[in-house]
Amino acid sequence: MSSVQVNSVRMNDAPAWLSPAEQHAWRAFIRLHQKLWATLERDLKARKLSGADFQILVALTDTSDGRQRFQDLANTIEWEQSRLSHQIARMIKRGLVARDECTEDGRGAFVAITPAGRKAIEAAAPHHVAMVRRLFIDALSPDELDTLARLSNRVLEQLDNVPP
Amino acid sequence: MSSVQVNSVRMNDAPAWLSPAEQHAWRAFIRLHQKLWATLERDLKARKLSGADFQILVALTDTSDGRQRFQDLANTIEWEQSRLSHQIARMIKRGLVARDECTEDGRGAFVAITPAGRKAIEAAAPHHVAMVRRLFIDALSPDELDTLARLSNRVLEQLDNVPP
DNA sequence: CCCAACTACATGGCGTGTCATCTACCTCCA
DNA sequence: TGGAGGTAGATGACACGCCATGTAGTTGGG
Repeated sequence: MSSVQVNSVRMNDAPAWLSPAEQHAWRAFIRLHQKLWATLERDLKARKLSGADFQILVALTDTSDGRQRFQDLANTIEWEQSRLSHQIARMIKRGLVARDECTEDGRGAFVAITPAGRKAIEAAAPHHVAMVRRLFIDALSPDELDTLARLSNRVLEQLDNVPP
Repeated sequence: MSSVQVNSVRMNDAPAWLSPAEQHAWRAFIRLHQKLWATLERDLKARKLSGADFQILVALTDTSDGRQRFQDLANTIEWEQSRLSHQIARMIKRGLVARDECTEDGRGAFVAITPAGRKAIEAAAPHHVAMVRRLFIDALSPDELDTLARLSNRVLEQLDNVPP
């Protein structure tokens, strides 16, 4: 969490913090993501969509009929069910999506993109993609991009193996 | 924001989304950070501190007298002033920090770590550092860590140059 | 057929973050 | 010296995310 040296805390069996090189890498990685993400969020918000909205709308756009069951949608975008439920409730209020009851299963429901939702994502997506290019992709060569992907995936594997 | 292909949206002057390789790198980078951050947050919360608490307490611990002006603290950790104000208000309620009035400037105030705050950070920090090691540092070789830092800093520069 | 266990989604509470706005105080110059 | 304008921080409204819990509807074994 922190990007600052903890001087006053020590352990017995391991270095209390990180070596300068380790700390440098850790800080750079964290700062990069936070600034990048914040910039993209602000940019989207200026077009009246949050990152969360965007993700939902893209996922719905990617289905043939523009709708998906809550569970499936939650799995697609790797969200907790309650997070999705809250988010969809907010988006329904704003008319971006609608809730379709499910006839086969009385408990279930579909989330369906509305025409307004489609209009919103179509208005925001090109600019957003251009931003991702400008801020991230264009800063690195194809080789470097590959390297970054490889390293990221390596750490992701570590995460899957460790997480008690 | 999204990690899903936008099939139905096109631009005239640029690819509508990212090439497979670009998308792969972008997705991996985003997913890594989100999972890593979420894991660390959950781990800290189990010890009754949020990432935000942790960052504040570390920054205060790093000063000689355990206190700092709001502005200075905000600059140190790169937060907006109002975010800091809200956060400190919450931490005061929990007794982790205190507000010291500033005699030289009647508007200003210091945030000061309390004994309880010190106890909390000292209890949490070693475990947290160990987690950062386990989840992130140990997944990569020193060379790879350097590479990651270099690439991160490159993108950060791009961010500083572009942001309008 | 019936009810217990399970599933799908909703909801409330709380901590968090942003933006816009407010208040108190300070500075500096006419 | 007396405002005008700037600065330090607080606050209210709202969106977001997590956890725990609630409520329908469904299913399967007896």
